[in-house]
Amino acid sequence: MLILFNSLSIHIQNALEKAFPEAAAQAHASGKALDPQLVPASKPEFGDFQVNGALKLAKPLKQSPRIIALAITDQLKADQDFLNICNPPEIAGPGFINLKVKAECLIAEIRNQLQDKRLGVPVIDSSNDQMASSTVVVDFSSPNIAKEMHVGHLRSTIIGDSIARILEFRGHKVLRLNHVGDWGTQFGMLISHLKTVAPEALITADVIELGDLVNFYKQAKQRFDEDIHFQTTSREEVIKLQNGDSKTLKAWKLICEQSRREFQQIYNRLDVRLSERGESFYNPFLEQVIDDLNDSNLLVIDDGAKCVFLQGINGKDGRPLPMIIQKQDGGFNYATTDLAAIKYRFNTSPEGDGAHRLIYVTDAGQANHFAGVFQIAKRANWIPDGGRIEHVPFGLVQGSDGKKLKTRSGKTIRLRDLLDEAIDRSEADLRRRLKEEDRTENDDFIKHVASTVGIAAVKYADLSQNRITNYQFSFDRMLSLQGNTAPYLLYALVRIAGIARKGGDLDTATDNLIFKEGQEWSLIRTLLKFDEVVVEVEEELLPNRLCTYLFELSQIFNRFYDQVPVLKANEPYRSCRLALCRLTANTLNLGMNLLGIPTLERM
RNA sequence: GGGCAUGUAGCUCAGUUGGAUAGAGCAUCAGAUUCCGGUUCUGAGAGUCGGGGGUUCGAGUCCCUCCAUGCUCGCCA
Repeated sequence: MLILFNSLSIHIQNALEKAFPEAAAQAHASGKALDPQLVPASKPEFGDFQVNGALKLAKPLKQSPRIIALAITDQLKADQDFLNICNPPEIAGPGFINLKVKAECLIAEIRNQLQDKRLGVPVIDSSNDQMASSTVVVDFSSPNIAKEMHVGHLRSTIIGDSIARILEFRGHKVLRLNHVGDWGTQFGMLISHLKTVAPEALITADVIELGDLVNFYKQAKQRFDEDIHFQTTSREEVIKLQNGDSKTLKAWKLICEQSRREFQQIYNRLDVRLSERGESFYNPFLEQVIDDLNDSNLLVIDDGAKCVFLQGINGKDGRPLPMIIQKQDGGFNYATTDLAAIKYRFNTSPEGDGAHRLIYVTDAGQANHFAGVFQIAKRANWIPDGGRIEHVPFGLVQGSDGKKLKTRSGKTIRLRDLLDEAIDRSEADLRRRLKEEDRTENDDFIKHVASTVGIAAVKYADLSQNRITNYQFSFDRMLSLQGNTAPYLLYALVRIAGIARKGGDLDTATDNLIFKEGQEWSLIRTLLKFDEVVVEVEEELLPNRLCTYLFELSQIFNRFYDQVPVLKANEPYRSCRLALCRLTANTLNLGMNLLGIPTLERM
C-alpha cells in the first residue's frame, strides 16, 4: 500500500493547505510545510490510516484540534479523487482523523500484488536520487584467519547477510565485504611461534590441521602475553609482513588459504555470499592515511606514537582519548586499516569503491572504536556530500543463564558445532513426530527437512530479536513449533502447499475478486503492508521488524485457515481464497528470502 | 572515575518522526475438531514501562537526576 499511502499523503497535504491557506503559506516561507502526520492506524478499529496532525497544529493555528480536524475533513470530503480511495473520513477522540480504504481499492491492490513479483516493493528510483545508483558497502562476518568461526560471528554473518539482501532487492549495488582479520600483530605472533614449533607449516600447505593451527594460535597468544622477548620478535614479524618480506608473506598466504576453505564451508551451509577483502588489502594505502591526516593537521606525535586526539571522547585521565594510527615501532594497527578502508570505499573507481553508504555490522563492544574512526574520517573530509557511514551494532549471544554463551566446560562454541546441534535436534524432533503420526518418509526427506529447519531456526531466532540488545540463545525456544519461530512460519507455508497438493489451483483466475469474511479482510490488509515494512527495514536496518511482520502474517493466515474453508468453498469464493493463499505464500517466501531463510513445501 | 548501551507481564521480547485503553510469544488456566496437515484456533488472568523530577493538549518514547546490569577507556582486533 506504499503507493496508496503516498497518494493519500498528497491529498491530505492539499486538504490541510486549502483549509489553512495563510498558515500554509507562512510555513512554506519558513521552508517547512505543515505536517498532517499521516501514519498507519495504531489499531484495526481505527481503520487503515490515521492523521494525527490536527492535535499538533492546535497551538500554532490557535484553534481546537477538533475544529482543525473538521476543516481538514471538509476539504477531503470535497475531493473526489480522495473519496475514490477512502471512505469519508471520521474524526475521533480529541482530534484524530481515521481513514478507511475502500474495499474495491484494497481489492485492486491485491490484484496488482498478485501480478507483481516484487509484491509492491519499488526499485529505488535512480533518476530521482543520484546517490541511489551508487554502491552500498556492507561490512560483515569478518572472522579471523587461523581461528575457527564461533558464535560471536553468527550474528554479524546472519544480520549482515539479511541487510545486504534487502538492499540488493531494493536495487542498490551492494558490496558484501568480508573484512577478515588477516593482518596485524596476531600474525606476527602466530608466525614467530610456528617458526619454533612447526617450521614446515610455513613453507608447505596443509601440513597441520586447522584445529592444530588454532591451538598454536592460542599458545602464541599466551606466549605473547607472558614473554617480552617474544612480543618483540612478533612485532618484528608484523613489520616484515607489512613490508612484504617474501618468506613471511608465503607463510601468511598458506595459513590464509587454509582458513578460507574452512570459512567457506560455514558460508555454504548458511547460504551466505561474501567477497573476501581482508585487512591486508588496505596495506598499500596505510602510508597515505598518515600523510592525509598529517596534511589536515590532525596528527600528533605522543609518546612516540602517531595519534589523532578525539573530540568529546575522554580517557581515564580525563584528557581527550588518542587513537593510535602508527605505533612507536612503526607498525600500523586496526584503526589505521579501518581508516584506509573508509577512504577507499568512499573514493571513486578505480582508486576505490565509489560507495555512498558504508554499513558495519559488528558487536556493540566496538561502538567506541567506530565512533572514533568515523569522527576522524569526518574531520579528514573523507566522507562525500550525502555519504552515510553507520555502525550497526548488536548485543552479545548469551546462554539461558544470561551469561556469554559457552560450552559446559567453559569454552567458546564453534559455529559448526552449533549448527550441527540445531540440525540434530531438529532431526530428532522430526523423527519423533513421524512416529507419533505414523508417517513414513525416506532419509533424504528427513535430512533435508532437518537441516532446513535447523538452519532456519538459528537464523530466525537471531534476526527476530532487536539486534541492539543481548540475545538469549535457546535451542528449545528457536526450534519450537509454537510462537514466533521459524518452524511456525514454515508451517504456514506448508499448509498452503498442502492446499495446492489437495487440488487447489493457486494460479486460478483473479479478475473478479470478491470477499465477505472478516478473516479474509484482515489477511488482505496484512498482506498489503509488506512493501512498507521492507522499505522501513532498509532505512532502519532492523530485520526484526520484518520478522514481526511475517509472524503476524502467519498468525493471521492460520486464523483464516482455521475459520474459513478454502477447498470446500463454493465459487467464486473458492478461487478468491486460493488467490489469497497464493499471495500469502508469495509474501512469506519473499520475506523469508530477504532474511536469508530457506523454506519448505512439506515438513 | 569518564563514555556508550540496556532496564517494559512469572520467563523471552515487540513497541516506527511523542498519539487514542502499553502489545506478542512461552508458561498457567478454561474452551474449540464430521474439515484444506490440531505443528492449529478461541478466551482468561497477569504491568508503578527501574525510581524520582521536568517539557506539553498528550511521554514507554524527549530532557535532568538517581539506581541496577553490561560493554568500553594508549601502542590487541
